[in-house]
Amino acid sequence: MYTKDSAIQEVITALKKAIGKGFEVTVDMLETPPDSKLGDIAFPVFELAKGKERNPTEIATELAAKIGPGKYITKISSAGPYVNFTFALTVVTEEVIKQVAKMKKTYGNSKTGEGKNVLVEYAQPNTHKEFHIGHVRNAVLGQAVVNVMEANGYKVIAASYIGDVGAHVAKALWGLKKFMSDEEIKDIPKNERAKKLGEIYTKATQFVDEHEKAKLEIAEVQQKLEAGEEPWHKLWKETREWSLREFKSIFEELNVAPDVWYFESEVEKKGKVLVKKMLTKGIAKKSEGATVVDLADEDLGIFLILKSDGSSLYATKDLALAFEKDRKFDPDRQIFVVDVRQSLYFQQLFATLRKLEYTKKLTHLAYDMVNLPEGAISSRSGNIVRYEDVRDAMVLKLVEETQKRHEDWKEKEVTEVAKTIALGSMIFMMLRQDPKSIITFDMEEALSFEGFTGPYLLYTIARIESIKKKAGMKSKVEAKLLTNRLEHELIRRLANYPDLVQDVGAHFQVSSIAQWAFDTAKLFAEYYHEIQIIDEKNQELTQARLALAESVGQVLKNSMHLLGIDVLEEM
RNA sequence: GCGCCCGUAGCUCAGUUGGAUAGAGCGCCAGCUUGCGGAGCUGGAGGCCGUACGUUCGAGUCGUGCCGGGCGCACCA
Repeated sequence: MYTKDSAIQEVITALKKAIGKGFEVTVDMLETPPDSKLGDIAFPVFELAKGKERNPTEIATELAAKIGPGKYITKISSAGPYVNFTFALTVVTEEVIKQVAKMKKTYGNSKTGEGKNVLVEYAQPNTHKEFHIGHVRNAVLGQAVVNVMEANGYKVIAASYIGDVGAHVAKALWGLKKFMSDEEIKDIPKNERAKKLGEIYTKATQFVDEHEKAKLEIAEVQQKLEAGEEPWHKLWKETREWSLREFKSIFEELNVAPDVWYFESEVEKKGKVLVKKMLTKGIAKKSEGATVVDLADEDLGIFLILKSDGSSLYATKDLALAFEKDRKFDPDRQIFVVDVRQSLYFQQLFATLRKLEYTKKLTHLAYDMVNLPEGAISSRSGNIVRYEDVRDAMVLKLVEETQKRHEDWKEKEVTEVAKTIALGSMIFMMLRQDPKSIITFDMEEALSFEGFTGPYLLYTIARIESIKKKAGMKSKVEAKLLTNRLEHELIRRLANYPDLVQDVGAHFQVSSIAQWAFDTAKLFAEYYHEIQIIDEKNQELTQARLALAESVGQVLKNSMHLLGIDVLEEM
């Protein structure tokens, strides 16, 4: 049990005793006071005062007087309508630091999800299109959700789902043949192939807008592709690999690690079979030549599941895929990390799955878009910022910065560190904001590494590592010596961390981990400037402070790990 | 037209699920390095929390109207 939980138990027991029968004190009635000067756990008495015709402030005063100190709580006081409990600092400090030291990477983990099996679908880019910063948000958010759920004891299947067929593929391939000769295609440098596909896609889209006829040609290509006709099939197979190879290396960089890869091309046929079955069962019907599911009775309108020309849609494949996943992994719950614009679509999909007697829990984890200052990202119009361009710009700037700081480092070392910082910076940028809010991506801001950024966190962690090295001695928990105000604050934050992990595991507001980490790092920076950790004249004190610094470093690392950010010993 | 989301400091965003004096980053101004890493720290200026009612002990948070913005609503993905 975590120290905070023990303290809470103590508080609840004491409150129960003081209040007597007729009122049930529960864990969620307790809060954290806004300022640690007030205390570490607060009990607002409003609820309790409701039945009685008495002033809440009086009741709080009375309660505070009735309760005496315990093992974890030393001071009980009232402030207005609140009863505040202050940690017995020595006990709590010692226990927290020891627990962090013992649990290390697992500090913060819980068993809430034990025995439960969850499948998270995320990282669903389309082949033949650019991988842009919007995709980064999706992949990185999904991975963070996976990480947090695993930390909470769930068995998680992380599933990527790649859009490797459909109209966009036909368009890209048509464009490739239209705008380039076979020779030119062959001569595209290996590392530019994926990029070229994206460019061609945009060019083709613009061409179609001006030439009606092209539309027909592309539709023809799509039908030939679905029928497996050459030379299109061969070209598809080859170019698909171009994109996939790129995705794999991007995922690896971003610490996005799916356990399974699904492809639209693999579920397309199954989807069409399922649609046929739905027609005979009467769940679906024909309408204007297309196949639809009528969800009007659920206020969800009409759900289109097959085009009138018999070719497939997202829905065709998603229906089949849900059952595929179920057959293979038997998850208790499926979570879909997809942008908010698909909300209605997912409601329709889930309602249809229920009609097909799929009974397990389905969740659409909606996040909002990444916009550019010029407006929405659009592969169609070419208004995009490619992931790799951002990364390269960041790395370039960070190489320069790192070189300045470490003139003795070898080039390889500099590049590697710069890259880690760049990726950490990008991931942090995508996760620091609430998933439900729009991110306006500003290149200039992305290239600033001060303040509420990934590098700030990495810097704090590296600094702690540096102190440890410099001290040249082992830490030793001596809680009695850690009585500084900031030490108390830091301990309090560490004690709260497990709660946070559990909360995010339930609600997926990943950004609060980033926020927690930043606030904690900031607090440590303040501490660092106010107090000399290494005190040459006082070894005991140094060891005690080192123990605290180590704990802070460890838990910061843990929080970064949940976000999928690699940390550095030096930077 | 119907539905969903948003409006908090000049800009970008938090705000403990209705609680204590509304916070942070950037930017701006003034400082800090012969002391563990200055990607840092300290201080300052900057707010009718879009607006009007309502719900109650208490509203940035909940409800309704209005204003302003974004997104979605059948063959795109």
